[in-house]
Amino acid sequence: MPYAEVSVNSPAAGRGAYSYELPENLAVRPGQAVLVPFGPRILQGIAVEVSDTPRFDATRQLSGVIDPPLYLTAAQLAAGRWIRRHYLAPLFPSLALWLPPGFERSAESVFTRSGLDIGQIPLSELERDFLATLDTTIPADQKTLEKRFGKLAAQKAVRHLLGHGLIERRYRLQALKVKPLLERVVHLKGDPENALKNAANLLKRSPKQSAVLRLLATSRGRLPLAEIRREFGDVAAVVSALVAKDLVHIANEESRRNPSLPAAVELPMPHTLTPAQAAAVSEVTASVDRAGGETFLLHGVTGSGKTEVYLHAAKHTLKQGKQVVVLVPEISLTHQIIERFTARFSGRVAVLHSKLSLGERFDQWRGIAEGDYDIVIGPRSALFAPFANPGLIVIDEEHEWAYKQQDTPPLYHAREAARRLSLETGATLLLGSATPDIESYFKALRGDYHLLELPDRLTPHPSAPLPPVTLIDMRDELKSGNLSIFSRKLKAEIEAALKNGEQVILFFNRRGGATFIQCRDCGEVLKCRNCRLPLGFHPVENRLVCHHCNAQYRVPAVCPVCGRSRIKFIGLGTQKLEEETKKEFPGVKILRWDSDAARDKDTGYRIFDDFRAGKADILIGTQVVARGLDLPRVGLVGVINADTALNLPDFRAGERTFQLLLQVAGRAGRGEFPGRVVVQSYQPAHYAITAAVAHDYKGFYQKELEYRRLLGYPPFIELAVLTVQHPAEADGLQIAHNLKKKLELERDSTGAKDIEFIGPAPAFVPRRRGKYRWQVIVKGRDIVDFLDKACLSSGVGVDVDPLGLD
DNA sequence: AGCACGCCGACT
DNA sequence: GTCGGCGTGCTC
Repeated sequence: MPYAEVSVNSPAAGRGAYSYELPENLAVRPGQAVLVPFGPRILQGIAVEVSDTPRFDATRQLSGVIDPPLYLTAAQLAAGRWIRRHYLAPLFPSLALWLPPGFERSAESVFTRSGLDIGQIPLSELERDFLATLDTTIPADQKTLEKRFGKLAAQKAVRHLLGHGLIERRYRLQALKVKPLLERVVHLKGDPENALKNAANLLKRSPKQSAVLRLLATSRGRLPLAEIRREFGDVAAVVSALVAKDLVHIANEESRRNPSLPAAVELPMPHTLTPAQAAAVSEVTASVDRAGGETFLLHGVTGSGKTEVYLHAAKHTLKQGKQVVVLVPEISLTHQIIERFTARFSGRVAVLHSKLSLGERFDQWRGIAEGDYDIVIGPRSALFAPFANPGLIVIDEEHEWAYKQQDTPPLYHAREAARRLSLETGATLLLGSATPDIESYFKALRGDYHLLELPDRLTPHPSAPLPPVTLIDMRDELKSGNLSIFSRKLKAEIEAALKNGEQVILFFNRRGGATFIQCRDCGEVLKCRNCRLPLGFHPVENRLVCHHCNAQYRVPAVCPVCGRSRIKFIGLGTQKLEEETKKEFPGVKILRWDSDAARDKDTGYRIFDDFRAGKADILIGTQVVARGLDLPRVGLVGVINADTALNLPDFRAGERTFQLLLQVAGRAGRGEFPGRVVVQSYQPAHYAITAAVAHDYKGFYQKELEYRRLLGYPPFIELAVLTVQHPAEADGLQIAHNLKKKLELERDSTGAKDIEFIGPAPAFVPRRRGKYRWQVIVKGRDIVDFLDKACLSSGVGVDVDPLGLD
């Protein structure tokens, strides 16, 4: 008798699958969406395997298959199982990445009144009321009852009444969240010539009916009612008259909700490729033809025309009858790249991201599954578009942190998930960046990836070099009495640029906020003596804490390096910067774009479009302005605070700073004006800053790799962060200690001696939703294997390959 | 996530 | 003595 191993949609199902017996005559394929009993409920599941022997002896019977039928492909199943294992995540959410939007439905409780008489059972007034609202046959759902009686009161009443057998509980799946959109479509009866004849006859007495008939005749006999209404206003009576005359009929048909895509723009440059671009394209297209799941790292300086390589590679892939996935780091950047893709591949581009309504996402997904589109563009979740035969996966700005899923398991990195998917499907993976992730470049040099280089910048003046960068030592400014946010050089440059009619970007590095402490005289940032990572400030206890090892320090009155007392908590916001800028440059139009504004996609577009249209002279922004924006009128870029990100308690701080500086510098001089960049810093000697100023990626890479090697960080070692949460601070710490001890014992008994545990220390966000959070860092080789076998208790959060150690 | 089972303080 | 609080354990 056949059995299915099923991944069940329940938080309780955990990391494994459950065995179910297949009912007779029911065929189930691996990857198929099914329904299974789980405890008292019937839940959704995915059959991951079908075999003749169950993994568990006491099996229940599978309830049925989900209708309409839905299948994950073998490649999706395999990649999903890889995600489960590598990120130590529950199985169902790892597979559910590929399910259509709105598919997942949990079970809800419904209640009916039993036949039992109240008799002598003591009931409160509320409970009698509650009982009176229940029917003996029509079930009432818990949500509605909770809304009516209050959540706690309803739950209490349910317990009590159930206990006395006065009510019965059953479970059912939640209502469908999204359905295909139906629209009313008017169809002509008979052929168009006949309709035109009828229209002529009706012209005198019923001109409106005549017009509608004529419109239908010229629209291949079929038009949605909404479109007729758009043309003629309210035509309900007219159409029903035509129905009465049996000239037309109305049918409900499935339609699609179409998200409004940005209009296609003309490409600013001719489609001819530079030799470097052409070489990259030919290597990638050859790999698409081989379909061997190869990975390319396209290292191209900002403005070197990486997108053009993507477009040519995509064109080739489509010609082979395969599909293309293009990932961008965040939604605000989909806009610009969609413009360019729709210009080349009109009507074939789908977009998938969370800012679309559920209905729109559902219809885009269906359109992709049914083959209406063959390119999808979106943030990391777009990787899971239901393409039957993907040939190319592009990840633009592959170094961006947004590709790592935070908060909800599986905590996957889209780059690594894409790598897996490409190996399973044979699709070529193309990673593009001006500042590749250290680990990606390391893999490329090692030969895991093919390295492609675009060393030259494309601008209207082809020989234009990368913008020259001036580095300002802000300690000198302080010494000479300039306490302003702007150095004298930056102020002068801004004035000159404005006078010249150029636009200016002022980049402000927000990350870090007021969480570190710096001496205003020598620039020293206070660090942990053990870990050399910057200390965080805990205002409640007025102490400095290392988030890495939990060492605590008093706040010093004088700088430990220079002995002077101008120690400051660094904190400056974009609003403050905007005020200061207004003060320094009165009458100049300023726009501010920070992550608050970027959260709302429309505001982001508007600020960007307004600035591109020249409605302001200065754009002040955080990380978002550093991203791949094309702003041809920008000559000058000023970096207000280059080093704040260096002071985060994070081993990737240097990489992050370097990437940001190069990216933001790349915004200068993309069009009519030669670019210049002014970088202000308190730590101008740091290699991340000196390398960025020299546009020297390889120099930075070598220094950073050396640092990682010395301190034992990726790519030389694997990392994971375990998080324990508890309402009581001390209890949480105790649990984390016990966890560490248990893992150390396990390590010693299994001989996995290359693994060490650091902490517990408070998490970077030490308290969330009323719970204290403690972290244990796991460092070493084959840690996934080790942690997989260690079977951590379900309350422990695991983040494999964390972005940073905060 | 729920829900069951199971052991200790405010009430009849 | 009981009702009911929420601390562990289970779901093929």
